[in-house]
Amino acid sequence: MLPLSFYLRPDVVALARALLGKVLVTEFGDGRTAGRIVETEAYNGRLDKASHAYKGPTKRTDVMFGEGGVAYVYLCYGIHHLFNIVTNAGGEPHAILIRGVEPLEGIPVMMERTGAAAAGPALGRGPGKVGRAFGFHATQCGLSLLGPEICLYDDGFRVPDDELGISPRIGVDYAGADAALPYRFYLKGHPSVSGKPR
DNA sequence: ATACCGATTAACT
DNA sequence: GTTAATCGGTATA
Repeated sequence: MLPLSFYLRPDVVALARALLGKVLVTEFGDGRTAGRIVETEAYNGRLDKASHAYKGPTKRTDVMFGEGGVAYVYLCYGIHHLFNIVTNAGGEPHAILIRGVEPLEGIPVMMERTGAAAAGPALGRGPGKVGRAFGFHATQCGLSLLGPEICLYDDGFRVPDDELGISPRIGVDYAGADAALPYRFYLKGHPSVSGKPR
């Protein structure tokens, strides 16, 4: 399991890159699910207009201002529960959005949660679907990433340099100049990456 | 107390 | 390509 120290590094953008290829496991009592992270986005706290933490702490974003190594889950468009990893020690409210996960374990559970008719990489393609497939809910905001409900592993998988994709983030056009920052990381050509293939 | 809106998705035309 | 679904957070009064 990735140690707490992994989440306390100061460079949230490098950390978003480092999370690619790691294995995410959730166990919320209705089945264990696991998958490989193939798409992430970094949100750089107070310096980043696209971050929910840009204007300072609120009841919703408080968890980002505490110590890293916990989950930030919030409801988007009234429908989707998006899962983020909070990083850095208290102070800078950094977070990394998990946008794409390749299903590895508990695929029948994911199908039941999402209502999908078929198994496949689409189960974890897009942040809203990751939230559903892995059973995330806004009430889980603040849970530790060191277990038992949520944990992350390094199983030895490495992303080859020529399969690393970098781009601006998706859906943050309102953020002005910050919308153009190259803070999105993904595995080139992987079927569980959202958006059009590049 | 009330109005507006989003780190999305799926189902349309 | 366009749009409905759906609701808590945030801003404004």
